[in-house]
Amino acid sequence: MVCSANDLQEWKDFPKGLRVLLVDGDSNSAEEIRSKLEAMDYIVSTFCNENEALSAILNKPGSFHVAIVEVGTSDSHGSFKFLETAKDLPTIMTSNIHCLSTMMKCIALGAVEFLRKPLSEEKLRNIWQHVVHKAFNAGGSNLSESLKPVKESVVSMLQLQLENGEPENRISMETENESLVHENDKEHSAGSDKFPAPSTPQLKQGTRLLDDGDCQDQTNCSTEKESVEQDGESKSVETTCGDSIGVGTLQEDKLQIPEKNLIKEEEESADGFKSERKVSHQQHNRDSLSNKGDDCAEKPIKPSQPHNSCGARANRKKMKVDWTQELHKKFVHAVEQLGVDHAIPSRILELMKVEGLTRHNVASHLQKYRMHRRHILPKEQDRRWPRSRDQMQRNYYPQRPIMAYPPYHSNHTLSTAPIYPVWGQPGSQQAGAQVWGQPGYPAWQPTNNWHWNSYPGMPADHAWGCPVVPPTHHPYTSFPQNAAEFHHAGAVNNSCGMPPVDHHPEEEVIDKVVKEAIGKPWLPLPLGLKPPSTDSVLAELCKQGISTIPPNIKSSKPQ
DNA sequence: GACGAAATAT
DNA sequence: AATATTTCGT
Repeated sequence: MVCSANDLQEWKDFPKGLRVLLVDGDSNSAEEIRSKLEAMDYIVSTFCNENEALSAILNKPGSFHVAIVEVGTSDSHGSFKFLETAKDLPTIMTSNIHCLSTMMKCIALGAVEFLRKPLSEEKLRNIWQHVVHKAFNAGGSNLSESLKPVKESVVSMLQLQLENGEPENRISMETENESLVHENDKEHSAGSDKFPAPSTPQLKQGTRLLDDGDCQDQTNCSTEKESVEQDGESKSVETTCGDSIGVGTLQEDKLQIPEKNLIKEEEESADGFKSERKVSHQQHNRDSLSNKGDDCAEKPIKPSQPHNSCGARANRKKMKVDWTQELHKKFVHAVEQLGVDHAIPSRILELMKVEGLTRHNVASHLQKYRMHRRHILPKEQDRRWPRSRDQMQRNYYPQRPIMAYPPYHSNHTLSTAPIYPVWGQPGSQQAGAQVWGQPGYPAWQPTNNWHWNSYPGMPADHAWGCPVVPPTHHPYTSFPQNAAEFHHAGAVNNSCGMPPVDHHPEEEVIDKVVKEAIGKPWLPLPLGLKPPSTDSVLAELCKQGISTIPPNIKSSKPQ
């Protein structure tokens, strides 16, 4: 988790506090540079000549991170000597003179950079880069004491900014760097352990650093689109980005992500619930397109397991979606909005508007959802439908009851109705311990257990996904109490591209519906129908010449 | 390329 | 064992 933050504590605001050794024969110039450096919170030790500086270094090895050495106009000898002696110290040369050969010699001797005086703040600001570079390029064994914390600190920062702080990461990074060192050594063998300086103001180097390593995909990472939608759909994208830390990625990621928060999130991801909550508060920022007054705050899907070492994006592994209650609720909501029949992953995904969630995730969940229904519902039906001859018949001629829960109902119906007896209960379940059903309740869709029934003659398998709304040409006559009739009757607001059916409810149809409802009390009530009072039911039955009511019907009458 | 089911993985 | 992801056929 944030264990790495501890390390960070040591040098939380790197590069502030970086110890700079300054050698300048000109005391005025020295003072000027010093004050600028100090303004940036560097710690400066000034020396008038190289020898003093060198002895300071020798006396207290590791007390400096970087050196700035002036190459005197008259005598550059000392400077060269310094370079040769203090090879372990990233040394920036500076001078009023601009003699190319001198510059070259400095660089050849291992200077990391040559800066012309005057040293502007801008030039000085990023001298820390050399330290970092050094820290990451010095072989693990030679890593001087002073550089270790630098490395640690940087690694930590990178990790944090990449949304994850994981020990593993550190390792991968280190490994990576070792290989880099190798590469570099070959390339720059002429010089020393110091490498050509980057242009100071640029953060180029860091990139290159990792670039050369095994992270060839780094480019990909950084190029990777930031679009909300870029869902892991594109396997390639996710996969390509090595799990090595992509600094390139980092830039992007860190720019948009409140790292603090993200870390928090990671921290608590063990508890999906809490985590999710948090997230929802935070980065709703980019969901602009998404919620148009949706009650639920959007939240990016959080990788449920903090175990990936890289940022969500840069991570090689697909992050595992934790289908928390909230998330599932959204899912169900979406499915219901679409109507189970039209609920295809992509559309569900759209409706859910959950950042980071992929179509695959949804598809998978949908699969589970359907499976669940398939397995649960029969039991439900068993429970609800008293064994009877009717039931047997049903098996042969499965009938959908009259639409009790319209697949295409308006949203408000949904959001206000307590349709999630199970999922909606806060705390009723822990994330991760997802329960798909609960005794007595169809967890998925409380009222759905029947209108999913298959059409006659249709393979059960297909029946599950079978639209509540059968093809428009479907003959009423075969299934008088078909939910579709309601649809066609205009009782349902079709929002899903169903051909608008403008038929008005036909009395006959309604009548049938009512009769069906009354005649089959074990079935849930069609939406829009009030539960009939027992009396009215009895009366109706009487009217129809039914005077005796089987006890089992009485008892199972839906509320 | 999207789906859905089955096979795998965690 | 449950649930998420990946693979594979359509």
